[in-house]
Order: sequence, then structure tokens, then C-alpha cells
Amino acid sequence: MPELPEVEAARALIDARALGRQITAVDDADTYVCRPHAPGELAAALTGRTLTAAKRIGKSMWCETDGGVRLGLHLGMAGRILVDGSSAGDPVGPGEDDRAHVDPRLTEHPEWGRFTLDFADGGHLVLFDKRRLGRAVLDPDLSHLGPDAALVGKDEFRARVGRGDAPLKARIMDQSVIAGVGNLLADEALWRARLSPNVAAGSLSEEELDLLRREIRATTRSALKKGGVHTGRLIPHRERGGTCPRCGATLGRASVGGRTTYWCTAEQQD
DNA sequence: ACCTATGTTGATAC
DNA sequence: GGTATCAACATAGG
Repeated sequence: MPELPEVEAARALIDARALGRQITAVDDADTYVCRPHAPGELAAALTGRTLTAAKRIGKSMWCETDGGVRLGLHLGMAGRILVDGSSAGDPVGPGEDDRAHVDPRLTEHPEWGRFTLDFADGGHLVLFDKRRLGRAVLDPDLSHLGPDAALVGKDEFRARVGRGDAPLKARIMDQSVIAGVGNLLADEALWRARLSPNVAAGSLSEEELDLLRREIRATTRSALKKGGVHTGRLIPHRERGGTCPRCGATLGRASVGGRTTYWCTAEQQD
């Protein structure tokens, strides 16, 4: 689920629906999701407060509070944010739009609600995460993050991405280089830019780097508008035996940067 | 049953 | 420091 576009949708949901509501109770009992906090630590810091802002860099988001403490939220591999039982950002089905909607899975799987803020008006904010790789922490450390992939400027992109011996795909997925690009967004943007995921990042020309930045931004914006990275053109073809939706050539499949990678063997050559 | 896969990240080792 | 690998989690599918 969550890459930059999904996290931004979750942030926008909190921004629109959860700010200014007094927190009356906090369920922080999941010591894995809330690590390294002990049970009750988030509750002690947040009870009685209100969220005053929702911010994001890359895939990391956090809420400011009127108590000064910040609540860090990360969706991990499969997390979503529900406010009053509704989520945002994920596809809701053919023919439907991407507005917040009632998510039946919370009632079907209450045990996947890993962290909860109860509000005085009876509503709630839930970190809903089947896999428990999401996080809820106080005062998250964001110092290791590079600039947001949707905002990074041309010169900074050239300097940060265009170096090193690691494969290009690994470089753009390194959150300390630029923040927000995950596995699917990387495949989609590299495919749009017709660049091989396997070349050394440091071997790119300035023109290629500028093109890649443009495609990362375009892919991100498109995914934001349409409701998620899965709306990309290449994504439906990412399977064994898949073919390029532009030219019909066979897609290559390999592990690059530790993640399963698909690319067009005709258009994205080393 | 057993093996693989999965939209992330972090610790660890060279 | 840069890079590669593995483990953390819990499910789904062949």
C-alpha cells in the first residue's frame, strides 16, 4: 500500500478530519508498533491534547500537538489511517472515486487496529495494519530523511541521486537520498524515463538525471490524483511473463536493491 | 504442507 | 561510508 502518494492521502485525511479534536484515550498497548515505548507512554503524552497539524516527508508523517510533543506515524508495508472508520487514498473499486469511505475491514478485523486515539466527540483515529510493520512513536527522528521526492529541486536531485556505484533503483529508493520512492513508484518512474534500474547511479548524465526527476514527480502527481501507485501504467504488467504496455517487449524480472524489479528489456537497457 | 510473494525499514557484516 | 543481505511482521496464494 503505502508509498508517498498513499501517505499523503492519509496525511490529508488527518488534516481534514482529525485536527482540533480532544484526545480522551489512547490505545498504545501494541509494544511492537509503538516500540521503543512502554505501554502508557504515548497515552500519558497525548491524553487531553489535540492534534494541531499533520505533516509529511516522504513516507514518514507526524502530527503536531498543542502539548508540544509530536506523534510520528508510519504505515510500514500495509498500514492505513482510519478516521471515524473511514480511510482515504486506497482504491475503493471500479467506478468509485478516491474520497474517504467506510472501510469494512475495521469491523471485520478489529485486531488489526494497532494504535488508536479516541476523541471526546466519540470518534477515533486508528492505525490499521494487518502486518504490524507500521509505527506510532513520540517525537520521531526524521534526521536521516532526504528531501521529499515530490519537492526536490533539480540541482539537489542531480547531486544526491547522480553518484555512487549502487544500482539506480536502489539509489532512488534510499530514503536518505530522496524520501518517498518505494518499489512500485521506482519501477514505474524508471520505466517512464526509459532508464535501466541496474545501471550505477553515478553513471547517469545530467540530462538523464533531469529526466528521471521529472518522471518521478509526474508519476507521483499522477498517483496522488488517481489514488495510489497501483494506478501506474506499468504496474498491472508487473508479473512473470508480463509485457511492456508501450512496446510489447518482454519484461525482465530480477531482484534489484533487494526488491523484486520489473523493467522493459527493449527500452530500459543498461 | 511447504514454498513464495508482498507497497518498508532497520540492524548487521564486509 | 557505501553496499548487500537478512530479519522483523502477518497474511495470501501456488
